[in-house]
Amino acid sequence: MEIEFLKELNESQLEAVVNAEGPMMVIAGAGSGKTRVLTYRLAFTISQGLADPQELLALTFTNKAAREMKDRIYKLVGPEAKGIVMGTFHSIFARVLRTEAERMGYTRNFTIYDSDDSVSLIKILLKEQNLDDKLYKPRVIANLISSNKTRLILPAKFKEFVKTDFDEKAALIYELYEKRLKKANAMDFGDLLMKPLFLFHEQPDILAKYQNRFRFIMVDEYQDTNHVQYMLCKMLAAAHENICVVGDDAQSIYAFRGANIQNILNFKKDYPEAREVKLEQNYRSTKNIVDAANGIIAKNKDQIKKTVFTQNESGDLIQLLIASSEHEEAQLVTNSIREQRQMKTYHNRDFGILYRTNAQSRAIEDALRRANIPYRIYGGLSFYQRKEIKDIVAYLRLAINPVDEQALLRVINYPKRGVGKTSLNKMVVFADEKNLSLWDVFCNIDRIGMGGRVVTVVKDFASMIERFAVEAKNGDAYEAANFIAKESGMLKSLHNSEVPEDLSRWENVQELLNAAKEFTENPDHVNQDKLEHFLAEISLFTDADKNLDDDNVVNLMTIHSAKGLEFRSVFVVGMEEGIFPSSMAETRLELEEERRLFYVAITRAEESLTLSCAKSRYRYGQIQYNEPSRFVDEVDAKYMHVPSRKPVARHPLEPNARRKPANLRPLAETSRPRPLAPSSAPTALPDDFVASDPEKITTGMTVRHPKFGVGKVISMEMVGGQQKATVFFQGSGKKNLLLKYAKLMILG
DNA sequence: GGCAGCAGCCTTTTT
DNA sequence: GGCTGCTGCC
Repeated sequence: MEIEFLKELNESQLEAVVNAEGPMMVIAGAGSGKTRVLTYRLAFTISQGLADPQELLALTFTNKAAREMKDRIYKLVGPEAKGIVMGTFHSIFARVLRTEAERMGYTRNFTIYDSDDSVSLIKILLKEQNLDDKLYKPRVIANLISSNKTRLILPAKFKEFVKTDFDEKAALIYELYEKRLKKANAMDFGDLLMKPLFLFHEQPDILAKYQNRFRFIMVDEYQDTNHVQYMLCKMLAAAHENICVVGDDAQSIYAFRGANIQNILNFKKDYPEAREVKLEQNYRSTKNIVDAANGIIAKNKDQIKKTVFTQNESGDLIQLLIASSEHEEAQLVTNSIREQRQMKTYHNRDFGILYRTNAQSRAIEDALRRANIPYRIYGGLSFYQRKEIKDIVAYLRLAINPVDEQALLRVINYPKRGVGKTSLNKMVVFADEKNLSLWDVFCNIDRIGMGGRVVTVVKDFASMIERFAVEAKNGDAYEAANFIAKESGMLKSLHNSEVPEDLSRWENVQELLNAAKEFTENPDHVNQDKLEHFLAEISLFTDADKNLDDDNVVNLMTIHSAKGLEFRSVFVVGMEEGIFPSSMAETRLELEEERRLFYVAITRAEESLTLSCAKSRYRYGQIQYNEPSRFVDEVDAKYMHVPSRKPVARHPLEPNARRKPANLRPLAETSRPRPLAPSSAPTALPDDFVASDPEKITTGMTVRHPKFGVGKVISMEMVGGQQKATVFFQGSGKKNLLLKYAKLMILG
């Protein structure tokens, strides 16, 4: 059968698409049409009659990636595409767990605890064990538990490896944590992968069922899989060996959270017969960008050999901007955006500004706001991590699974009901002693000898939750959520509040209700439109799943969240030692990951790439002086344009700099001129300034600082392994300076 | 029980 | 510098 859509593929893409059976690894360079291959391959498999759509399993890392792929397959093969089982590892295996819940001692309405729930449960456990949370940091223990789960280590096994006192206590907490989750009919993120794996291992009939169900398996972003994900793929594929993994070792940037780059490097060891296809033609970027990126990644030792090339034109040189401070850097970026918009008719949405850490966005935001350039930040605090959303979601969770302890603790006294720490503590302890859930205690509150007022309040609360449960059973997701938001008193409490932020909190709750409405009305969710279905979906939803392109705005995000995206013009800001590469990266392996991150950053650019750095920036409230990043030097000079140092003037179109005619502005505004932004003129080092050796500086010395002038060292101390000096400057007062960064000249 | 004020935190984070 | 969460006071 001749298939029309195959004509659109190049030779290696075609090879990857038409060899649908047997194991295959596709190494897909940046911009080489990876998603196209994945979607065409799935479409091909269906249209050739090799498999029914529901026998295809496609695993991705974001819901968004799954959704996009599904849309594209729909366009190729039509409604049949809907049958393909496609989703994130976590959502697919959560579904498996709900189906098999009874065989594991859970019920199918179990709650999914997010990382915050895990941490706060650990805090409770530490308190119950009388362990100091300064010594045993809840977050550290949470990470330890989570990494044990990805490595399939249960508490009993973990105990065998205990060496230190810390390990011993951590093992105890891990064990109690597991019991407590179980009692709350809850699973954490780690469980969603670990539990199915143990289930498959212990109950071969269940494994066989899924092996036969999913005869064809495809895995996207394979370089980012961790051990448990790897094992799940391997087990599921064992019967038919129709497994196709797609990835790019050069873009592996999640090793820090357990991704194992060896999974892709060793694929051929697991499947010696595997076909290997390399997609090496880049369709995204200009030749300069592709070549520069190749030059960078070549400096890494661990990688699969490949030659990414392009037939695109050379394009512009990479620009380098050097600023004196992060404010000037932001100003230069803003100026450049305006220039590019005029010269190249780019729109705001064509720009991506990428940084290593979220904290760097602030200076950029300020500059864009002053220049009236609309922008949007991706990542940071996600919608679902906001207090008010967690509060309303806690109520929804209780309606579905009332023994959910974390949800219970969250809202028992919100809105205020007068159930304080003391009475709550009493109930938690009682529950623990009698091995009951907190909800059981609530339901039997008059039998445990609590004060009269609390008894009434808890009784009312419990019967309210029971009404919510009834509503969740009878109504659809929207009806139930709406009912709960009103009846819980949450909406009223936010609405009547004097606190100004509560207005936007109220709006956020409304937004969640809108989401419930959309969910309910979505034709794909017919017969699946209950609150429990909605909740199951949003528990695994994050901001990364939001769509990008709706508005014409400049996009700001970390490099990590930019993976998979592309922009006509990309800025990579903060190209400084200590920022990028991060000062945390010390070993060769860590440095190589930073370099892969840089590779990801520059390969997001289609036509224009600008790198920028600042000589100084504020960090943790202190001024820091950074050298330009080694990665800048690693860009071959022939691809880059380095500026001759010219004074930076405020852009002539800058609103603050240009006086609009008074009659175009409302009177109130003319009468109250906005203060000019602080000058961003560079503070050049004085000619006679020579920084002294930091080791020679001692208390009592008179020193000179390029910016703050002459001052006296009042004290010295070690902070985090770094020499810190407190200096009193005549002009600027007391400053704390890290000697490693602050350039000081000894005067006497 | 509630709030103010302060100490300690601070890389990235698809789930 | 900015946020979170805890302590201690009323």
